[in-house]
Amino acid sequence: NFLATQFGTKPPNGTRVVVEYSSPNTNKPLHLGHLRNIFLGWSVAEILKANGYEVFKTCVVNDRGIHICKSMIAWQLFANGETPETSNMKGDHFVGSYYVQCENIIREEMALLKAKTEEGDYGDFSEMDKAKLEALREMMSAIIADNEKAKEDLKKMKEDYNEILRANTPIMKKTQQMLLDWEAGKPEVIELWRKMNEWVYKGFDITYKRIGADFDKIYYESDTYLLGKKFVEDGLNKKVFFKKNDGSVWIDLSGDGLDEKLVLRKDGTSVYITQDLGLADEKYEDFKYDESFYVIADEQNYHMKVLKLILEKLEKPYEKGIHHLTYGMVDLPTGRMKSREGTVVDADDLLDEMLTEAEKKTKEQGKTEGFSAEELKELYEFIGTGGLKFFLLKVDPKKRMIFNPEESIDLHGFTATHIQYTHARIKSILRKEKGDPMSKLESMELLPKEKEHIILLEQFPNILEQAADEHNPSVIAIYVFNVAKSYNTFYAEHSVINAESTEKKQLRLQLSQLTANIISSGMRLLGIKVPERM
RNA sequence: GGUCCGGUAGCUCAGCUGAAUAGAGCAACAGCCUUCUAAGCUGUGGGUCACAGGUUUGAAUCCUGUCCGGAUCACCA
Repeated sequence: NFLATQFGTKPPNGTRVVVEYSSPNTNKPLHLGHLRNIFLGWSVAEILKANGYEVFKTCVVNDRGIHICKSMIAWQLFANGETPETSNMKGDHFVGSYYVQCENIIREEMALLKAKTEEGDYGDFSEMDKAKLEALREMMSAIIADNEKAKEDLKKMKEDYNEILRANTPIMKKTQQMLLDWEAGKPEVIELWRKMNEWVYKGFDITYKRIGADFDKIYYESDTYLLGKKFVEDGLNKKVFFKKNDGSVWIDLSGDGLDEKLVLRKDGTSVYITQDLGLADEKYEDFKYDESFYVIADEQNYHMKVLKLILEKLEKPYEKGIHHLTYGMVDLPTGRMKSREGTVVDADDLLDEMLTEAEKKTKEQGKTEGFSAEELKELYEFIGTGGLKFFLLKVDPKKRMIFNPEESIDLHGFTATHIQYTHARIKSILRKEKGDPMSKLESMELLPKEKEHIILLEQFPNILEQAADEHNPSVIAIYVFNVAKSYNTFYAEHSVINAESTEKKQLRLQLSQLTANIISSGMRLLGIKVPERM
């Protein structure tokens, strides 16, 4: 009887949900970390949809600030009018290369400054920075690093020292000035900023399209970064915020086990948290959501906690619906990815590699006779991109994960390819046996393997619900893999087409059909397509 | 130092709303294609579930402590 059951969705309950994901900076291309974020956010949104929620996907683009100014300055200094077109580069990579160039120069200039300061030459340093550096140097030389505590202190002092040097490099000063000019609306700066961001958006769009990311609304930080200021007034009126003597505005969260937190600088400009407050309000106005998910890495757990606390204290009605969908960072076998050190894995490069590998392995298999060039291209895409998505989605999002390039490219075992292959095999059977696989069957004696598989298939609706409740695509990934495995075991032991009787054949055709349906809908929720043939 | 997260097979991970011999994939080894696609299937070896206490008829799972690893505690975003 259950064979006729429609799988997939609960009736809509009308809950409006916003899922915010991706959130790139415009100074550099997307990388592996973004991919985990994007796949996760997209998938959670689709899972919620499948459970009857009304879902809107949003993205906040961090398009202003010191980071993009770095790209702009380097472009002004070195590009000689070069563009992505003239250099034949993808826009985001093009702009990213200037960011890297700027960072390199900062490093060079820091080394020069360091040498100078060590000889007592403080050039253009402010009196304050000069005093700080001298104090740090004195403390550092006084430390004899023979115990752990001292070593830690020393490390921190070195970092502080470097930060001051960094801020005093000539190119950083230019960058700072450019940010001020941008905020003042200086036309030529704004024009350059627009131009470079456009290049980046074009680049992003190519990548988004490739991986199937889509958004109902994109917010630009340049439009929203001032919105939070009205919160400051509101907070002061409600006595939730307080003003210090220097004019800066704070909130005291010590009652909640946290510290004091700045919400407005003494010069009246807003900080990250202020911007997020404004954006929360804006998003609520736009969507009147019941729930709003922020897909953000776990390094921002503290920030999100503070954000929710402030909204609660300001008695925002939508605060209860805000959830931080936290996920662990992606590490490489060699350690953490750091963009300043150039150890990030570029998203486009990685996708290309996956595709090449898919093509290579498919050719080795030699099963693609009769495929058109178009079909082959699509198949490589399914296997390559799908493999990467599966690799990143199969583990619990909350957990930090290690990205091993060799394992990610593997096509055996707990992988998308294994599941896609199972689907293709089923479809091959169903092409041969048309019939009426969904006709009702008399009850019959079931083999243990048949029974086992049916029980597994019946769990699909519960799995969908569980995945939505936990906001966890890995629940689906694991389940779909188990379904494929269970089918393969069955497949190896019993024939569908040459079944013992016509009834058995009907049953097995139906089971096959259902298995294929569950595999393809499950995989669809992960953003992974399954081929008819492979 | 405070807070939070993690520690399960050689490696990557499930299991963690308590239940019987702790699972999967990879890697290793041994088998299975004249029969629906072998990108598959079957089997073997491999675990003091970080450690120590506690609660319980029963703990990888809950509680406490210790050790190890990571994140965070910015007038950066």
